[in-house]
Amino acid sequence: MEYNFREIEKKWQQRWVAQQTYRVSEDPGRKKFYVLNMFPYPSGAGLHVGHPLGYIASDIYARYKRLCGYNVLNPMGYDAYGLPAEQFAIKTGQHPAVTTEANIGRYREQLDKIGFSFDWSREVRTCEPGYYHWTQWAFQQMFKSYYSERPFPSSAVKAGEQRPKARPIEELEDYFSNHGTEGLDQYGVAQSEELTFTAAEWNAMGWEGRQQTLMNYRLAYLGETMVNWCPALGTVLANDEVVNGVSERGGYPVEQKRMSQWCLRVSAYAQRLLDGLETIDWTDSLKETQRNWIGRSEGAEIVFRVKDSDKSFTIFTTRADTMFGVTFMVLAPESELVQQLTTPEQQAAVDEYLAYVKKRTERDRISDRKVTGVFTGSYAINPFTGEANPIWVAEYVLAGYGTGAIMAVPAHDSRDYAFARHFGLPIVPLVEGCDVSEESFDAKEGIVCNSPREGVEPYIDFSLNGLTIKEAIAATKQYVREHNLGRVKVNYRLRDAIFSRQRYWGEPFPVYYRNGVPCMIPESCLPLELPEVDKFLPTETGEPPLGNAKCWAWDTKEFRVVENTRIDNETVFPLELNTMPGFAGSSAYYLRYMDPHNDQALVSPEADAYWQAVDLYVGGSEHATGHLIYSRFWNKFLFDLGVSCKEEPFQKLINQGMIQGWSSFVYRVRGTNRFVSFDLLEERYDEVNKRSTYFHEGTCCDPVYADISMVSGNVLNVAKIRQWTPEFREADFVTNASGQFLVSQAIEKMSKSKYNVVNPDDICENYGADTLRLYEMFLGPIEQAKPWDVAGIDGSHRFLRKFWNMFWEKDTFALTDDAPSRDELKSLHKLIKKVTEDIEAFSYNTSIPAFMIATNELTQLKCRKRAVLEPIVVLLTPFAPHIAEELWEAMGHTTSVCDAEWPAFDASALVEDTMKMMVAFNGKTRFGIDFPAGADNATIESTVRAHELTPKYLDGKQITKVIIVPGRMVNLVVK
RNA sequence: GCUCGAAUGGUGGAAUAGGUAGACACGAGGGACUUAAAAUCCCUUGGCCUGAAACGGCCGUACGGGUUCGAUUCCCGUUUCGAGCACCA
Repeated sequence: MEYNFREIEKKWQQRWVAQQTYRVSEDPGRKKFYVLNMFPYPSGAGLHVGHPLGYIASDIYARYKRLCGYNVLNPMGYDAYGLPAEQFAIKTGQHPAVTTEANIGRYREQLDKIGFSFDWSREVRTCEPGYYHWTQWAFQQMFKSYYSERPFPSSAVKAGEQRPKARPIEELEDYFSNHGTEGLDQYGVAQSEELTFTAAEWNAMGWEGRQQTLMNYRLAYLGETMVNWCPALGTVLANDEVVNGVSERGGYPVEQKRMSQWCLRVSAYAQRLLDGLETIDWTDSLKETQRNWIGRSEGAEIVFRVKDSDKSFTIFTTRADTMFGVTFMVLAPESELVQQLTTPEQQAAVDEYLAYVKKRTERDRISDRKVTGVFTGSYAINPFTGEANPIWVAEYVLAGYGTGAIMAVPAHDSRDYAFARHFGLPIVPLVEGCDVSEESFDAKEGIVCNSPREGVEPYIDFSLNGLTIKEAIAATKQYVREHNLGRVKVNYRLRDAIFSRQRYWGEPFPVYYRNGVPCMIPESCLPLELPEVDKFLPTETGEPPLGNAKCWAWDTKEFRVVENTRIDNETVFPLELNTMPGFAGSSAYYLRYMDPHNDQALVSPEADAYWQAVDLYVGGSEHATGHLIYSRFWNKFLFDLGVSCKEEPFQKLINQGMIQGWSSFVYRVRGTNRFVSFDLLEERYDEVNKRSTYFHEGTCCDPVYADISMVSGNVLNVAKIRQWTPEFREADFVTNASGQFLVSQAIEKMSKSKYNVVNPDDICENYGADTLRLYEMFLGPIEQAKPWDVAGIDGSHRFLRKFWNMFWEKDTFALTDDAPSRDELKSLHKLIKKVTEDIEAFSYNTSIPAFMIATNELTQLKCRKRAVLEPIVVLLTPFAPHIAEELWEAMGHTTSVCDAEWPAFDASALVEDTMKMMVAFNGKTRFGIDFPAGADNATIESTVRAHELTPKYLDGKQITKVIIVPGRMVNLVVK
């Protein structure tokens, strides 16, 4: 009987749908397991072979867990809001909803062909009102919350609420009306900046003033901040969306701009985000990436008085030990202190410098690290030396980190060193024996000296000389604390997330403005639906695209969106025109899958209590500093609210490596429409750009992508490429001596724009989904990036055919009920052990060889025994579900193999009658001796000693020691 | 620059509480069946040496050391590649 995968796969895919094989529901009587893939953005290019890699890996695990008796949740959905659909809409006028819908349809069709065990009844789409209702809701809850280390004594506090967490903003309002900001610092309230006001001042502020003040504390707040503004995209971007000074999508320049934007106070959760990493099972590299991104650094804030002035300012340093080496101070150009401290004589120079800095983009700063700066004319008094240090302004100091001001210690900081050298400022070394004539000594090791300097009258009674750096840091911090010169402070690199985007295709904010003050639309009126617009571009007045919507104002009397025509009517207020960023919709989708159709809550307490958190999360590591941070933050917030019962949403995370594509290039002689075979080109190495360039008869040739389907091996199909685009139709192709046109190839990320996309549909068509599944897993470890190469796919397909043939005698399905032999049982249980261990460890690439070996062994034994083959079909089910179902049915089962039971491993099947142990002499010569199975050490030792060992091995020497490695090796130490 | 990870045949990759390195697959070579091709099956395949034969010898897991009876595995140093962060004070 032929293995007809096309028929088999079609049949079972239809049957799974008809019988709802993969539908799950909460069942408190059964133990649960939650498997999740990062849901895809449905792009126009469709699915490529890289997408299913993670889906297959998690599907194998989900099916395995189900066979082990777990109630497995394995959902799928779409991250449907996104920039590409919007840009396509701008170009073509096609509504993003229409293209997104079409793309989703295509994705679904492709996914269905691969045979996943998704419960599609739980599908979510981030762009549907029923879904973004809860994205908006969560945002409102953040708006209504502040964060503190501990609650105010007056707050009604439940048990377990003493910990750092988000709390209702009313508690803070209550505190302000009684105490103002006095004593606020002892509660560790997260804030944008430190404000000071009395209760009387608070009460006198009026509603607008109080609302403005509260923005300083809310977890979702409207803030004037420096943002990454991308003029080409017409929107702001979050830090993780900017790579090397250009936008992640499109690669457009990004500049710094001060704008009023919605922000999420992610920084409040920095410590918990860091601590949480210890409790979850992620790879070290991913945890490390997140630690870097959070960037915790312990240091001190120290106050410097300004000379001849009553002003003072605070700096942050991690090197408190270097107080005696400070020779100048530096302010960030954006710092408010700059204007205050600039003297009239220096005003012109400072203004000129600030104008220069403003002109420079983020990219300029990164690409040329010129040393620039200007003196303000003021001096600051060092509290440890009494010296007056000049205060400079320089762009190498960042406004957003620490206090935006530093003390410069050129001897022990390379940036300060470069600055001091450039402007001729003094350099004072503080470590015994260090040489700072050529470069700074940045290492935190050595013995402190010059603190204070010899022969200089000490300003205070304090010395660090003779201490190690570590001791000196601690001693200085203690002195600072005791003498009220500042405070010990922990800083984080992690910034608040900018949450506004000037786009159309995203979640609208459930916010309206009353006298310029943002107010929340009542929860009962959510979701606030995305309005229709006739243009997806910003309005003529520069407002975001939602400004084009005709009906877009909020009627507080009727609680509905009304036509935005009569703002002067006091019951009608304008709505927020920004939309939320991409990460908004993906931040809590795993919770929504638990209870996707609930219109009363994000997730019901019952569903959440049952599914808890994602047990296994599979996705790419490119989300390490984006989605995986935001999602953890979002979940911690919902945990504080009591909505999510687990603090960490993803218990175990596997990063699937990217599958890369082979890109092909043809070379065009510059300025012509003439293409030359790659082997006829002359290679020259370009030292400046560090890459090869190619020349033909002295003219430079430029690489042009050729679609992978037009190339076999490295030979181009010229006839085919002529039909591809007009530019090739008329082109002149210069072939080599054997008449072939060769291309050059490179391994790159698989992408539509690189024309190297391999589509899984073709593989399914030619080899079947089961072969695709096996082959993708066989390619190598899941975590590793690897180029797609179909060369080995025949091997996987051949295995499935051999497997199929084990069950057939010509055209009859021939299974016997005979008792299995010892050898057959051994093959079976070896396989059970290996496959079970491999799946648990996610090393599927090694269990496929195990299947091949077992199949070969059993084929050689001509085994057609039900007792052996039936369990093997179950073992294969996670990997190749279609063929497993077909064989399972042929065996006479009426239920799906998905409801079978994972075979139990019987160790006794692997026990040998004898065990062979190697004998080593001083680790050199070896031979094997057979012992009875289970022999004890004494028996082994006496058997070895009794063995004929002379003269070949002992040669008159004595055995001084016998080392027995159980089951493996007997070591004889001989002298 | 800092942090983390990796390096094994022609290729993808197996093998770690330290115990016969190269499983399995691809590719390559040879053979069987066939008029032929496809398909299928069998043999060989890290390098070198000895030999009629191999259940013979030597060298081999990036490089140099170390620990050990024994190291792909553990430790130290070097090189190369990859990833993350990068004026974060």
